[in-house]
Amino acid sequence: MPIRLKDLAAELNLSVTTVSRALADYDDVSPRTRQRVRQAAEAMGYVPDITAQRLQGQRKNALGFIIPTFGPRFSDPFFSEILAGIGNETGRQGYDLLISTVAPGPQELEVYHRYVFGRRVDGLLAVRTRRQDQRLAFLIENNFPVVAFGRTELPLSFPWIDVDGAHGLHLVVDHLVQLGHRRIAYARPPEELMFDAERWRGFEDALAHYGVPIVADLIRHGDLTQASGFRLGGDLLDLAEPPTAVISGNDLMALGVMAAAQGRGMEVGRDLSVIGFDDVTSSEHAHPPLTTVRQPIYHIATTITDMLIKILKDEPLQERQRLVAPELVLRESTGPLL
Amino acid sequence: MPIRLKDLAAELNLSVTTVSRALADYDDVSPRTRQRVRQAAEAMGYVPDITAQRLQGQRKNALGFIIPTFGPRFSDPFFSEILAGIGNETGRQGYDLLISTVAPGPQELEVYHRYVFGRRVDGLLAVRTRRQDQRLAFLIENNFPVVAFGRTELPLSFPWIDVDGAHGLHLVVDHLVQLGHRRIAYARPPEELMFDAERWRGFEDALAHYGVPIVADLIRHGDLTQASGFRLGGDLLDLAEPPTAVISGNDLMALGVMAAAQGRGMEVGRDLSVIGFDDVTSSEHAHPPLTTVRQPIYHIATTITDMLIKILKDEPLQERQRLVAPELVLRESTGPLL
DNA sequence: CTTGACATCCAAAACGTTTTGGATTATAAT
DNA sequence: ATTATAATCCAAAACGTTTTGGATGTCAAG
Repeated sequence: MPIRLKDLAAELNLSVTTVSRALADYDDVSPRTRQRVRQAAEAMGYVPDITAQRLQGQRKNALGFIIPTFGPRFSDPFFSEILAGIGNETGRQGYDLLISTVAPGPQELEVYHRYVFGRRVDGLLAVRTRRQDQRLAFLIENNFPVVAFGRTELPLSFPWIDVDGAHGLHLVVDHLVQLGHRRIAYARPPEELMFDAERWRGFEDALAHYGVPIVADLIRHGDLTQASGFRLGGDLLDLAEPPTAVISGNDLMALGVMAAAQGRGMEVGRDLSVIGFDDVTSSEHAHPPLTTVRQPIYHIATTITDMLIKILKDEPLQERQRLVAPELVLRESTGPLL
Repeated sequence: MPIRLKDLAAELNLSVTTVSRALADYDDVSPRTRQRVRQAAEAMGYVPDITAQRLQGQRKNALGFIIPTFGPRFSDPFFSEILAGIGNETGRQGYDLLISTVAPGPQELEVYHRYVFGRRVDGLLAVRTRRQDQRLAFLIENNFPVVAFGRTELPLSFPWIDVDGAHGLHLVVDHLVQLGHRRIAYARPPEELMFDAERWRGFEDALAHYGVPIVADLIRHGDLTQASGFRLGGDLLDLAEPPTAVISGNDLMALGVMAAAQGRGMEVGRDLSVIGFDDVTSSEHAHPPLTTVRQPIYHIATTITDMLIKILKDEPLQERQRLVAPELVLRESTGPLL
């Protein structure tokens, strides 16, 4: 049986009130008593019952993160990094982290509903925002604290951090065009995702700037898995007029595209240029090492977590919304057009 | 302001007790009343306050999973699959899932302490068990419900599922020896992990069975990251007498080994055989597709979750401990010795 | 010796549920 | 008309904290 406040109180011949206040460092308890209470609490191994604390106060001291998983097995290093960032930061600041995994769709909103109305957490983190993001609409409509990695097309005001995808695609196209490529394929992210919109804008702009035509056949949507990249890459390479360079929605798809090319006997970086997005940890030690656009995923994850906690504590934010510029990481999967 | 039971009661001219019991389907409330209560609850959007429910009952209806992350950024598809399994199963059964990320070590035990004595969850899931697993020792000593993926060397009795690593390495060695390999390197998992012990036993047995010597120089410990595989692979291949086959502690390391070999101009599957362990989703679409030992990670994750929930509900378990046989998946990263 | 001013302590209420142990009313059996 | 029985309802306690609003005692100033 765990130790309760009243056990401590009985042991020390004090009231529950005084014990509680002693532990909370109120100044209406004498130093001597405070000391005695502290020692007894330590000795008897007292740990407050968090549930009771939560019922009493308004705070749950807990954050929620609902992972949009596509399919039962998901294996996306993007989420691993996000989770590590959120997990470490919540832990560091003494918050609990509540997780759910659910596929996008109507069921997903039910989970948000449960979190919000079941008063399980003080705030939520959202990632992989969508053009029409019903999750954000729901949360904001209900005045529920949220910070997002990503924006949305809906006319909603909320705190976020996002990576400038348009800029990212400018960097990519600059690089490829400089290498001489003009038949550039783009294995796009799913079109419902907001970052697809931004990146597409950058892609169109950049190609227009160089006067390179967009070939409809070279533009496909994938689902951000390696399998999808592999399939799309194969399709593109089997075209009568295949591309000389492939841009991918993320590193995982890029890795799939590389495997497809290599499976056809091509040397990536020479016969085909492949470029990713994210710079997940495995990209550096792939073969060839992947040229990609780095977004500081881990850092963004810790930052949105910290922002959310600041909001919950009514502390001021330095910036409510921030667009960070990604960085092109040149490695060996891209090379000059032969 | 959310709706409370007492708001419903006031609206319906009933007592809080009756409303509560109506919603919980007790048979001492008339069908007519039950109906009225249900409708009102629906109409007014009543959602019970989970914190109050938790304080009242003993149950938290929540499970905990403390992810042992090595380094701030972790990116291990193994954990992604585990998490997907645990997340989906807890969600399916109406449980909450509480996550922490913490590096193995003394801090880690503090987190376990917080979970157990802070009464945040009803039970915990443990993975990547260690030979001397202090986490399990702590939990069992405190009679806290736990189900593990993996065993331990400590003399503790607890429910687990494990993959028969010794058998797995027998499969691997059989395969390689049949292909003619005798200089077999082994990029081992960290030695504190229990599954390293089991697999090593299988490795030694199998080599002895075929009369193949163990070359000390070809045996190294890695940390299960792709970077580690890359480094170890490079070291092994730069040896005066390099191996002709490399067994890896997991797929990620195997991918790193492949990249190291390819970076040295070798063709994996011909000049060097590489074999992994896990069969994570990306292994199939690597180049070459990775020969590996499949463990049903996702399925194991859902099963240990279900076992834990059964234990919490005092339902009988079919098996308290189960050893599952892994399966060799032949792909193209292994080939006959030239 | 009284009066404030402090310092120190505590009883009771509150948070929102569920459970306990009846109370009340209607119905059926004598 | 009683009395048992069943059906339906509810007041109060309980879960373990924190907060509110004093109560008590001590000491210095008047």
